[in-house]
Amino acid sequence: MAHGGTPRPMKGIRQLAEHLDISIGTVSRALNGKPDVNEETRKRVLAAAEQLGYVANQSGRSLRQGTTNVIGLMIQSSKETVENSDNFFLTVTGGLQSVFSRHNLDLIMLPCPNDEDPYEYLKRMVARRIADAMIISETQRVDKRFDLLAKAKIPFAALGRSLSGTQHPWADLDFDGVANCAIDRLVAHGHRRIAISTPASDINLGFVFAEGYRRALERHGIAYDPALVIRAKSSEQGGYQVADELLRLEDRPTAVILIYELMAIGLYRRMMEADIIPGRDIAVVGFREAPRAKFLQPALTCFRTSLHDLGVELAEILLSSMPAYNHIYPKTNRQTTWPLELVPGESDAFHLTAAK
Amino acid sequence: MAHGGTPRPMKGIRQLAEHLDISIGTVSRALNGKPDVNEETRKRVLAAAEQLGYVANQSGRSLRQGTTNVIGLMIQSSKETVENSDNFFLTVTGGLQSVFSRHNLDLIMLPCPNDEDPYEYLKRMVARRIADAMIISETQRVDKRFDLLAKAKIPFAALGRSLSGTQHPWADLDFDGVANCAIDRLVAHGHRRIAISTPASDINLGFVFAEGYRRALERHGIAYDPALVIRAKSSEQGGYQVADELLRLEDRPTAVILIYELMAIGLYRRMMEADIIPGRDIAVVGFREAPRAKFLQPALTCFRTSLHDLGVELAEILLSSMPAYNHIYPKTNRQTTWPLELVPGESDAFHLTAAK
DNA sequence: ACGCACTCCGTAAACGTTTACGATACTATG
DNA sequence: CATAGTATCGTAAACGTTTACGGAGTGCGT
Repeated sequence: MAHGGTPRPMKGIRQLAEHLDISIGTVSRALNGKPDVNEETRKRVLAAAEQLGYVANQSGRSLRQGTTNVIGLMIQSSKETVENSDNFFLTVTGGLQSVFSRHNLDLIMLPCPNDEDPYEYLKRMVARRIADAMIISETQRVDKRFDLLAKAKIPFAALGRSLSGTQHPWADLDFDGVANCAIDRLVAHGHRRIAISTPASDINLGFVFAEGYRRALERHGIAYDPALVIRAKSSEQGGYQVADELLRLEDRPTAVILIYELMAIGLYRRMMEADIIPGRDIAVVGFREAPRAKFLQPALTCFRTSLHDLGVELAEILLSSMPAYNHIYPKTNRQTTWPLELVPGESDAFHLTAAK
Repeated sequence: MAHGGTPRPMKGIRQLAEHLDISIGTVSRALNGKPDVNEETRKRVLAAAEQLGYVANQSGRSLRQGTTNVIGLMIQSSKETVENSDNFFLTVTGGLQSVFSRHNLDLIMLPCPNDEDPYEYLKRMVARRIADAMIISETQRVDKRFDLLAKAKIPFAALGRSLSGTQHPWADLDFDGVANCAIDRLVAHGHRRIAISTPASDINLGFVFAEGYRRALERHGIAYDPALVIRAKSSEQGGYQVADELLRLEDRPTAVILIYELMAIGLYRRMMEADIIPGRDIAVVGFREAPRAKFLQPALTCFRTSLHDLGVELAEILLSSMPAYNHIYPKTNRQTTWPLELVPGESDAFHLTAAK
């Protein structure tokens, strides 16, 4: 006899079962949508669970069925990332969740501490079986994490492409496309000496961008000059530094492509200091459109994309590589480059007439 | 006899035990630093665990001892947050982790999906017992989450103070101090009509800031004018809107204090459009120093603080309210306002001579 | 009346760990 | 030598679920 007590916090499935005068097995089956349970009792169970606020204990569940219903997103909160990502991760996360939530999967973010090796951190998380699948980001040129996850047989996908030989799912921004588009545009405006920036750290996207740049130049029959590839931190300060190095060159480039939107701020400042005006004396093309670079005068030419949709794509790619969800997202191609769209500004809107 | 096989992934403590010819109880005790185990065998166990890469399964462990060794940080990735937080959370997270890691606690971030009610989301996470303790942020004026966590007897702390009657641990920026300092400074420069911005959403910090503003005015014997408290979104666009509204006022203020650094960008732009120059025609004081507002000309007067250290403080406050760690961090005061330091710029560096 | 298929539900065994308890061997003490 | 105490370890019972298995009841055809 239920005494209609106030809805106190549930202790476990056992209590819920005896509240209903049903065996715990039936309760479990009812909650999990198993077929062999009367539709009538299922309703009763669901109602009681709702009323008493019962939710299955995650530890018990995952211990039994070996699955956590959790997807982990590992992020490195290195100083550089924190200062420059411009909420990159939070935006992508929104897209990821919109897919995962459809399957009752919860996304958790796993921030690797600054003072811990990302590999060791991931190893710990994997061994603890804290998540069913992983998304990793900021992949390095040689990244042991791929092997780690593969050996542990944990499905994973990377935010950012792989350059090592290992074949695995990823989604990444189309650096190639950006480099091509930017260079096409600059060349059409008469530029021949075009510099680019590339990150100081050993991160994949730097190589990809530089490679796209090299090939685009080749396509236009322009010689590749290593002096024009400038390594700098991906920050406002880095942009300042890039400008500084450009000004030091004896044979100055007439255009520069930045790999981080933020850099434009510092670059503008340094250029202004030297009385060189972007869009008049030098052409500047930024990478990703960002709210914080919108104020720049003259307006920065850059590229726009939906990071939310990139997240959606990445989530689907990941699920398609998980046996339990493969039939829902039967992707054949699990490696995607995500397009960006040119947003023309004024920072490169001038034609080169004579040399120099 | 161990055959010196390759270190394959461990199946469980059982395998590790029979590898060592020891009972699983002893292995567990050895790994967990229990006293009643021979120092010699402990070394053997630790060595074998290291070599075979054994890490205790989290589900089994938490099921048994009812603890997860995980601290959850709930964040709402609402559009507004994403665009404006300027990596606020990632920075605070660094501070949090530096404390937690000392106690083998892992921090995970729980991003509440946009389309889910934060209360329901937290309820789910709590019921699943995914973490031992919680940190919540963006607390509302009336926030049911406090009661939820209290009833569930889950230790928690808030990033951002509480305004409801409930007594609970929090750490927050010193909005009062900022309002006081800003107004003192402005009044010293001769200003009497001073406007402030406050968030459009029902978030606590808005009320705190407005209240500090009101009291500071009172202290200087300046009448409070509700028309000078302008609600706007905490973004660049919001700043533009604030400027717009200020310009519309018949009796224009001579100074304005912004609650988000980003707003300064939009405000500057709108002011410039109206040929009103910050630092000459109107005094502008920003709130938190931010890399992305550094470029502003004239330089924005604002306030600096270490979000990392705020995270450290918050972590210690949380731990002090957890029975297991209380003896390590015996805090008496679990509600802290975190100081900010004035960074004088040019945006308010003029003295008012005559009225208007 | 009998067997069979089907629906629904209870029972109990897992999942991997920690830990209370008791057992054993050894040492010190009387 | 008997006894108590100590150090070390093995045993088994939990923790809260899910799920394979089997049993009870029902309906139906022969």
